[in-house]
Amino acid sequence: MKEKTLSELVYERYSLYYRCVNKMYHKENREITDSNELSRNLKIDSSLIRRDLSLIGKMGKRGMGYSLLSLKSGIEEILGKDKTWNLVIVGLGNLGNAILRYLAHSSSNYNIIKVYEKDPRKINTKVEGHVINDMEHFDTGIRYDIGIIAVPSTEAQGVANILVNHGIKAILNFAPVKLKLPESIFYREVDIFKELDILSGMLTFEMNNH
Amino acid sequence: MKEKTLSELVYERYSLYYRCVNKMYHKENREITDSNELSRNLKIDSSLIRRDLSLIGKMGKRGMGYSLLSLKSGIEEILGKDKTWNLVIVGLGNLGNAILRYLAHSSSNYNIIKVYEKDPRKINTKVEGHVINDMEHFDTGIRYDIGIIAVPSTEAQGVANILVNHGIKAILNFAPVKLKLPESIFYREVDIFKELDILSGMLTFEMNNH
DNA sequence: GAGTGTGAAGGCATTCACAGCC
DNA sequence: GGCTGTGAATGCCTTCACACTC
Repeated sequence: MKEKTLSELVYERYSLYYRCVNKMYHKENREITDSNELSRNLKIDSSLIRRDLSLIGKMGKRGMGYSLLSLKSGIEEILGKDKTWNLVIVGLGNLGNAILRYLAHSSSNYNIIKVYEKDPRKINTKVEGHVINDMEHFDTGIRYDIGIIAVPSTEAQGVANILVNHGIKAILNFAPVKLKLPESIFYREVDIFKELDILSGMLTFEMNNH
Repeated sequence: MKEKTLSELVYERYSLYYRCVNKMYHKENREITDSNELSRNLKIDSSLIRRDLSLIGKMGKRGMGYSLLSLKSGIEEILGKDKTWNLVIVGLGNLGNAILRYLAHSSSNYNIIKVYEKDPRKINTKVEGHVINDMEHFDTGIRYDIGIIAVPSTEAQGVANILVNHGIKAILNFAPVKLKLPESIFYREVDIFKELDILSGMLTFEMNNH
């Protein structure tokens, strides 16, 4: 039963395929697509799309294309979209607040279970129907799947340690620091200043070379 | 004068090096580091670090390591941190608000020049000292370097078109859609649901394989 | 001796190109 | 005829390993 593990790049594309397929199926009420149409929409080479989709199983029909319905359920299965995932958000500054509101307003298979904060002025208030809990009293009785870290950089590692000690399996980190985590934790980070630096680096290069 | 263009991955690492070097130099008042120390801090292979840094020029001294000061100024130059970049933020929902506040509170070489929104209730109010302008009256007289798109998916392409028509050079997109842009525009995207999908995909795989 | 700089090797992701099937 | 599925080829990024310098 040991399948070969897929790279993060592949999962990233599945997420894009899923959105696109859903739109075609639900919003446009269509039945069929093909790798070229997906390629045009997502700007991903069509043979890469075929390769990705073939990893799920023989999804397509030669000469015909792909059934949107079976694509949808195939990708749902591989991304775990047929399950509900428990989220915990730590940190309710600007970014944490935005993330909480953004997630709360979107329907998805991600469920915000608990929200934690350190600032006593915020504790026990409510945001979008979620009580803000005291980080000092971390609730151990709950299975959290994914922890979202939105605290200042200086506190991010401490929060990560607490999450790891309470059995978190994956972390999405918005603080601009590299966290030290056990190998077994799945990890992604979102870093706005890093993104701006990449863009300004490329702009700088272009300016220097006309 | 045509140098070889660097990949986004390299710029991404420069951004990380820069942060790390700055911390050592300013917070820890140190003079010297080496590729092994950087490697331990950033979990990047030391030979990759040496390769990256050698692209800037002969930065290190064999047997000695790197001068933090010259690293700092070398990376500043390549990332354009010796310049100020003009930002325009479009969309002041939850995410746009958070981004604006986050950037406004951090000192950096990124300058928020204008903020735009469509909602008449928000126009002409102020957030963090920035007047919110009407998207219908886009100010043409300003040179914007980087446009930040934080509007709902359905409007993102329209906003992108306006930015492109007004000569934007780079776009950082927070809306979960693939934008169609001219090749010449530098582009990065931040997509929270995509990140969650990647994590839940990996968690799903692990669950299925113990 | 210690740590950089870099050709060469290795590994991984993407694209090519076409046989195979509807 | 049209589009999938996939070996083979390509290209890019990272790591190895060591000559070179301080």
